[in-house]
Amino acid sequence: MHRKIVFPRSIRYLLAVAEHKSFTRAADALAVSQPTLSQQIKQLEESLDVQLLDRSGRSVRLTDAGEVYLLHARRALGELHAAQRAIHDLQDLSRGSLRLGMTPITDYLTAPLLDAFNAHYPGISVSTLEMPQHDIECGVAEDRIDVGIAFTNTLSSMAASSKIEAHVLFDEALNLAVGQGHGRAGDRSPFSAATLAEEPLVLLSPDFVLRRYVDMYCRQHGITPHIAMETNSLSVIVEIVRLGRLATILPDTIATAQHGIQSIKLAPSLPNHTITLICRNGGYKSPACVAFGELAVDWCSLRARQQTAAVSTPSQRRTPETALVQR
Amino acid sequence: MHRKIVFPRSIRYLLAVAEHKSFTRAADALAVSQPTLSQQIKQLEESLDVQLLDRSGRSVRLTDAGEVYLLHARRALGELHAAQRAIHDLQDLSRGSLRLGMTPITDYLTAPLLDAFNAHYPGISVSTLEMPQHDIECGVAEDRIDVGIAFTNTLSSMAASSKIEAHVLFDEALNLAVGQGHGRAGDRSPFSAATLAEEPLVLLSPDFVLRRYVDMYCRQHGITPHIAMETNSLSVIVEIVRLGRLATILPDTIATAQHGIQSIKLAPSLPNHTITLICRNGGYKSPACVAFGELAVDWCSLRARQQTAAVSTPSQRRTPETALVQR
DNA sequence: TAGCCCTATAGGCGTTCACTATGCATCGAA
DNA sequence: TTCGATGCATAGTGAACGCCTATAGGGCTA
Repeated sequence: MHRKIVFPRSIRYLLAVAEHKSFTRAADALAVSQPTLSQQIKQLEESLDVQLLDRSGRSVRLTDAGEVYLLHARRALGELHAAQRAIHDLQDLSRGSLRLGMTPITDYLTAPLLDAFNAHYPGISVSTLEMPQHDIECGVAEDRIDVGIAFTNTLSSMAASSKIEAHVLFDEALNLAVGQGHGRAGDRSPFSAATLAEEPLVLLSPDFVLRRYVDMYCRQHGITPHIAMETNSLSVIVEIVRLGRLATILPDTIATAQHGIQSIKLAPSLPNHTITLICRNGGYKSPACVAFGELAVDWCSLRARQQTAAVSTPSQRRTPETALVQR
Repeated sequence: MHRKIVFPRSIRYLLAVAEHKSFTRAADALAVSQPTLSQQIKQLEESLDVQLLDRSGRSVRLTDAGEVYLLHARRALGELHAAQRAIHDLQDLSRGSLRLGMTPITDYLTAPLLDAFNAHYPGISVSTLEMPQHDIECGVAEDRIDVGIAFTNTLSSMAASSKIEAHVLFDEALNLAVGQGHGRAGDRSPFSAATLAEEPLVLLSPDFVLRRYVDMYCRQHGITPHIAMETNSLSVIVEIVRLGRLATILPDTIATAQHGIQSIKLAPSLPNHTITLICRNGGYKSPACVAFGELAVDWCSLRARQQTAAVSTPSQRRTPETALVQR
């Protein structure tokens, strides 16, 4: 492999001759023969149709044209050096960018992951875009986004075409979430489907996947939920629930992460849903993208270990999960 | 001769591929085969140890590294283009510089020449340095100055060594100069050497060549000049003479160019002295230097014509003989 | 003027570049 | 799924270029 930067030989030689003010010494420094320099520089002069060096005197010196040419040549060389450094930075993950697509709910779940990523690679600018799952898949396939985080592992038809690949990060229980002032607060026993039907709920709009999960659950168990309120904003739901009058169904992690909200298991439980990482299959992955994938895996395994540890003492909170990953 | 700019093939190829988003089309545009591009770009990628192009999809696209590399590469290429333009400007004499050395008296004589040069080539910055003749010769030989204008054609020993060459621009009569209020003002008849001895004079200091001419003249004719004042400033002499009490000996051109001063011939006359252009022999001459030499010749021949036309008495002038320096 | 230092030129050799032919993967259509 | 079309990668050969040694020529110094 060349350690040398890609740059015209003739100009490099000219630089050396100008520096040493001598063909012979420059040839020594460059570890080439002196005639080689004469030849190369002559060619450069011919291609520019101008005399760059004045060889008449005792020592070689630059002509006016040589002076001005070298000024620019040095800058050009500097640019290519800068290019190499920039690339190196990119490889080092000390710079770069990551375009991340996620469904509207997953951002609550992966905010700690994003935070950890930024803490590790502060030079990489992350831009997150909320979009439906289908857009995520298309965006990844067409390289409009580098990586996506979606709410389900049931990929659309496009996924089959092996253009994208999906990795399950973790899966998540869907529980009833109530505020501390709610009548069910403090219930230890699981919530039955029948009881759920009587409970006034605040739910996401029907176009959200999570809502569709809930609807499917109710249909399967022959109940009609009492929907007191619908919204397309997760934060509205969280605040309403926190006030204590209405309940909702939320991923366990979101519910327990919020102050003043507690999570109550359902029986029978809703099917777990998965948080999935989506990226291109086979194509080029930027270093930042690779790093994000690796960090995500590490973060999830750490998260799993913490969760197992916490379950043994079932009453309380989970520790904040900032998985640290070494490069 | 190459019309193409000197720049690495591999980078040029990369630019083309990035532009056309296709190896095949880029190869067409570059008039090379497609495998050549594959090969060259692969080598570039290997030398940078990074993937620059993502060939996985339908169309070739740049990776992050390729994007950032191309940004710098374009700038580098732009610099080399700028270099070529700058050199072209230099050849065009729309830019450049000229270092001119002259003895303290010749500046009076060549000021119109300098003015004409600047009028023709306003982009060339001229720096004039006053220095003794010896320094001019050394300066030209050692390339500290591009061209010198001296007061005499008797070159020092250094001139013999063929490192410098001298061209006579014109020669100049040395006459008595008096103010209009001077007792001799209006004299038509030549001034004899004997009369000169009685005349109170203001002269240059003995270290000036002009002064040495005068001293030699006096010695040759056995007279002792009445030196009322000595100075090393030509402008002081001019002003003193203008006041009318003292006379001096000046090149005819200087005397007649000054308002309130008239020139009176001497009989026998002082030997004419020559205004000489000095430049390097054999070595590189900058375009600006060559242009100055050519303009000097033109200017002198024009000057000669004007002078011949002005002076009806044909005894006076001789033609300017200046061999022109070939490139 | 003789000798030394430095650059230019000549001719042979090896690497690199570019070409043709072919292989392999992807994409679109039957 | 299969087939043809498209597009990049690979192999192998010929030409061009870069680099070498040897030598010539020119300027500077003793």
